[in-house]
Formats: sequence, C-alpha cells, structure tokens
Amino acid sequence: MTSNDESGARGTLGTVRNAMLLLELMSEGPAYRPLSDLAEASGLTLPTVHRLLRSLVLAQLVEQESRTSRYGLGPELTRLSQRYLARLPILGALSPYLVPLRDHVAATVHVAILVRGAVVYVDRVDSDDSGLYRGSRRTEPAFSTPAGRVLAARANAEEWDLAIGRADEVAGKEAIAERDGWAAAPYLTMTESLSMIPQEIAVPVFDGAGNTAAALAASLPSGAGKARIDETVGHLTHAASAAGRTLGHG
Amino acid sequence: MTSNDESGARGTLGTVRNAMLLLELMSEGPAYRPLSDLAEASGLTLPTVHRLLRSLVLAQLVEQESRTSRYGLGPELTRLSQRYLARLPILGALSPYLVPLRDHVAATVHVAILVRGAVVYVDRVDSDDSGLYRGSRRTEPAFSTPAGRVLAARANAEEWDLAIGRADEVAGKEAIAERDGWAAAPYLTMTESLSMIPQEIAVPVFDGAGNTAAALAASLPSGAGKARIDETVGHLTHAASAAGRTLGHG
DNA sequence: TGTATCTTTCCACTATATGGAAAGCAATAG
DNA sequence: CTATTGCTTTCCATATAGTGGAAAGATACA
Repeated sequence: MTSNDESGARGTLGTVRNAMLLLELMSEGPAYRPLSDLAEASGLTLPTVHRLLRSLVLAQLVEQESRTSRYGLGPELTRLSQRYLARLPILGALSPYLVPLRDHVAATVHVAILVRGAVVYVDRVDSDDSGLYRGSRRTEPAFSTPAGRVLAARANAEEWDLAIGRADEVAGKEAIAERDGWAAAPYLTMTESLSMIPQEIAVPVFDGAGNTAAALAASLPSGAGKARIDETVGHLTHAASAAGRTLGHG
Repeated sequence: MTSNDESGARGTLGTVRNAMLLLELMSEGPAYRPLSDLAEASGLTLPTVHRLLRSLVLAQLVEQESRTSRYGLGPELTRLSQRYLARLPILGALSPYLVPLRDHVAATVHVAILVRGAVVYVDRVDSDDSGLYRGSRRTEPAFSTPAGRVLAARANAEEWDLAIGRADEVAGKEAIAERDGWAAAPYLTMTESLSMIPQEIAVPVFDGAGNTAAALAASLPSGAGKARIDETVGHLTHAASAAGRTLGHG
C-alpha cells in the first residue's frame, strides 16, 4: 500500500484485513487454490500472501494440501464456530423443540441464521423418510432459500446490502421488489420449478427484544398440498414463539 | 516484544499470531469478556488488544455486545466453517449412510473430527425417541468422549500432544496409559457412572490413504446390553468402511 | 537434460503496528 | 451534585515488524 487508500474503517489493522480477505477468497470457488492465484485475486504481492498464509496455516485456520501445496480453509474454523454456536441463546432455546417439531411435521427441520448476507444452516433434525440425499450442507446465497429471504428481509440495512451483494442480477431485482412482502409474511416458501427437490417452508424466530434472530424451516416433499403447508406453518410458528418466549424478554 | 522471544514458528506474522491468541481466549470461558480481561490474559497491551479486536469485529470474526461493550466470538466463523465442512470429502462420503444407519441402530448418530486436540461433532442425525435433551452442542475436551479417544489415539504426535494439553491431570494420565489400547480397539465406549446420559459408541472412519479421518458414533440408551452394543458396532463399522471405500483409494 | 511454472526465501526499506500516557464514559459512592 | 473508581477508547512519537523486488528452490513436463 504505497499510500493510504480507500479500504476498511479507520484505525484497523492492515494485516488482519488482508488475512480476512484471503479467508474470504478461499471460501469461494474451489476447495484449494494455488498461492499465485490468491495473490492475483487479492491484489497482494506474492511474498505477502505467502507469509499471511503461513501464519494462518500455523493457526489451522488454513490448510495446505501437501500433494499440491495449494491452500484452503482449515479445521480450526469448525472448532471456533462450535464455540460460537454453543453460546448462541437462540439455538439453545430452539433445541428442545426441534425433535418434537420434526415428528409433528414429519419432515426434516432446519435452523438458519444470517451472516454477512448469507444464510447459514446451523442446526437440523432429519426426518425418518428423507429420500436418499440429505440436502447437502448449505450456505451462501442469501436470497436463494426461503429461510434466507425471511432473515434478509427483516435484517438491518447493512445486512440487506451484503445479501444484495451476494445475489446475482435477477435475484437482486426480485429481492428489492419483494422485500416488504417478505418481511410482512408470516412464512415464506419457494415453489421450485423442478420437483425432486423438497420444498422449504420458513418462519422467523424472534428473540426477547423482538428482533429476528433465526429462521425455522421444514423441508416438505415437493408436491405438498395447501393443507399440509398450513399445518406445517402452524407447527413451525408455534415452536418459534415457544422458543422465543424462553429468551429473556427485553 | 522487546526482543525476539520463543513464540511461534519463524517467518510468521505477529499480528496474526496475536489475533489468533485472542480468538483462542474468547473460545474458552464465558461468552463475552471485557477488553481489559483479554489484555491481561493475552499479555498484550491495552491499545494493541483494542485495535486487534476492532479489526476482528469489522470482519465479524468477533462480536461486541453493545450493552456492555464486551467481546466474544462472531458469526462469520460459522460461515467459514460451513464452507470448510462442505468440502470435507469424508463428510460427503458419510452423509448418505447416516440416515439409514440411524434407522438401523435406532439411536442418534454423530460424526466427529479432531481439531487441535479437541473433538468437534460436525454432523448428526437425531433418532426418533431421543429423550428430551439432545446432548448439547459439543466440542472441547478430546479425551472426554469415546469419539475423541478414537481420534486422538490414532492421531499424529502433534495432535496427541495438543489433546494432552487440553486434558486435566487425571484424564491425561489415563490417556497416556490407555493410548495403545484405544488405538487398537475396533470401537470405544464409555461407561458413564451416572446413567441418564446416553452411552456413546465410536468407531474410526478411514480415508482412502488409510488415515483416521473421522469418528462415527451412536448414542445408545444408558443401560444397553452387550448384544445391542455388538449389533451397533457392526452397523457403525459397516457404514464407516462403506463410506471410506467411496473415497479415492490412495 | 532443459524449459517453464510454481512456491519459497532473502534482505534493505520504510510503512505500519506498537505502547505509554491521557482523554472519555459509566457506574457507584460520598 | 461532585468525586472516585474501573473501565474503554484515542493520540502520537518511536522503532519494530511487515512489505515487495529479486533471486533461489522445487516440481512437472517436454
């Protein structure tokens, strides 16, 4: 950085900013990327990226594939993530309701939160039937799932903008047009054109202060009828408010 | 750091090391800790910790409680963790077997990995019955669960040492004495003195190269008999080797 | 064996992170 | 209502410690 330029807030450490930039880059695209690739994509010089990565590898936040010496995200992230989740009040509050809920709606149940404009599914209880594939571990595109829409539509401006940033042209336009509707709806669902994929139904979960802290979702078989959907929404809403009530009412 | 001292490998960035140190500190103890606390615990000066934390907050790796302005781990960790897990070959390989496995053993099934001497439960399929509490989100003490013992006993020296480091006096002694037995056993279980807590049975999962990449575990009701245990071990072992076989045989 | 592409190390330079000291900010007590 | 205490946050001169050009190793391929 030859002179002071735009990026980042005042009084912030460049090294941390750069490290984060690399983690961000490694979280998109292929599992492992070569050093030179990361250097180019980040705009940092080769030695700088190398040193940063070596430091991150030491911390296990990054992993170096020994065969190809390429770099990818590391296991330590899961340990830290668990510690974070273990202390999230909402998750503890929802946990006892999930198994009964799964049994009532006879479908796989998910809990999702919004992180920097992305939906992250942080808990799940699988249903009995569950057709062969358990909808793969999901994250990213905030507007691509009902749970993500529920959360983003009700989030603050900053989170919303990040979500828009992650969306493609079409999804972004749609989101902007639909936002108010999404935020007001008691539940959201997505009518996937291609069946086979289960249909997700999501409702918001409020914390004690009335903020939307998470989304609770159920994955119904694709062709579920109106009656089944209404019943599912009822169960979800009930569980969500029961859990919310156990959180300090602030 | 007045002069060059012990910590960390050569050619490693101090800023990253310090940031990691703070994350580590925040992962133990209470959810949120005051700045001054972290400064003392880390041995860094106040302004340094403050700048570090501000940078981490910007990245959402750390979160600042607005009420008390204390610091804790942030949500971005879950997003990155998900991306890591989504690409872990072992998890993808095990996933399709988990639901059938749960149905065969009629118990909640877990997948765990070893991270810096700690067991981290990274996937689960809950059984039907599941008595009220779903054994809370678990991590830390490597030797405190059968899955952790399976993994640690078969891990390399470095991981083993980290696991020892996390164990208390008694557990450490026991681990050292039992290691060879644990590493050779086809499965491990823990006879908890206090029942009510389900009994976990864990087997290793090998990747294509023959390394222990994960542990597969089932939680049986506390008083399960020999027959039930043997049957469960059979199912677990079968699923583990089936999954292992789908991984590139290296 | 030679060429090309990648990762890694070296080292002089100064940009950049550091820590002492002081300024805000909230509580609780006098 | 003003002091006192315990905290978080900002300022700024200093030199530590991170940077980037260039060169040296590795590895793969021809």
